[in-house]
Amino acid sequence: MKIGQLADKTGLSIQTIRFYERKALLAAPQRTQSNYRSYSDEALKQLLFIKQCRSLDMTIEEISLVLETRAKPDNSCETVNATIDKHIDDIEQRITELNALRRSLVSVRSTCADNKKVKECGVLHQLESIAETRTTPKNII
Amino acid sequence: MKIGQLADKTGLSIQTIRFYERKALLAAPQRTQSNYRSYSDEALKQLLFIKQCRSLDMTIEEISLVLETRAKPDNSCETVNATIDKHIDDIEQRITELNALRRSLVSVRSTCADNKKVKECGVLHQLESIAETRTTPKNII
DNA sequence: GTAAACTCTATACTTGGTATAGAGTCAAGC
DNA sequence: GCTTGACTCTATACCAAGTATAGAGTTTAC
Ligand SMILES: [Zn+2]
Ligand SMILES: [Zn+2]
Ligand SMILES: [Zn+2]
Ligand SMILES: [Zn+2]
Repeated sequence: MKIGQLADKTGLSIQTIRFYERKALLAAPQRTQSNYRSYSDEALKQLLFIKQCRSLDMTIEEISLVLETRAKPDNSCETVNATIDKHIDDIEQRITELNALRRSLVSVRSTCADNKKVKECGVLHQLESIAETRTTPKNII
Repeated sequence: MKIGQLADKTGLSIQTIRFYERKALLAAPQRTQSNYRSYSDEALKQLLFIKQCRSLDMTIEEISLVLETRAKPDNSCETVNATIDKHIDDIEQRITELNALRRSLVSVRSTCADNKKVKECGVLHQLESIAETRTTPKNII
């Protein structure tokens, strides 16, 4: 199977497939005589797995870890579960941050009604004067 | 004021200040004879304003828009309010996406208890078989 | 035989910075 | 006067997870 067919079957772009290869998520496939990539059905399965992980917003690094564990069928799946648990935690943390952010924004926004002039705008005044009450989130998911 | 002092006063790094200058959030300051940047108190105020906006997770583009409006005191503040409103909307949308993501992840995670082997791991089986039920969020905040 | 469709590599771009290298500048101490 | 350390300058590369070209080579259809 050439890369274009694989892209069609997975719904990933050709560039993305090559990108995953560079990132070592996908093994470098065999090449035809004219240097075209030639994929097996295994590669298709692997890509669908990766796509699934990405749709859950797992990072390349997280996916690498899971793939590594998956490659050894008799190993414990501990790492996999730990990765997912941590990822859930990542996301819950980000939700918490975004909720705090939303509250701050709504509060700032509430200080201006419509049709004011810039010099009377409560929002702008707020943005000029708020002290360091919040810290910016460090881990952006 | 030289850039190091400005960095100390704002809590931003020197590189970040130069970065904002490149992005035209901060006007290019005067230079000393030895080509050092020399800042006014205006620049300090501007940077604190920008920092405030960033702490609300506004993008550089959004901040540009607000700064542009702010520069004309007799203008209507409509643009500012619209920017904030849209930004709140951005964040609410992202929260919604992350909540959906969290539910998916928790559901996947629930299919595996501890201490299984890789070949019996429910999580891995899920990741292999889930169809395209969800779509990946497009706008990552 | 030629044109369209495909593939290859390499490179640049995105966001909001961070982290160097290598060169120049300034102030203090000796 | 000279060195040392702290500071600044520009330019460049790097991070994530791709996307989007350019320019060259290949295959397929007619
Ligand atoms: Zn994660
Ligand atoms: Zn207003
Ligand atoms: Zn926004
Ligand atoms: Zn498991």
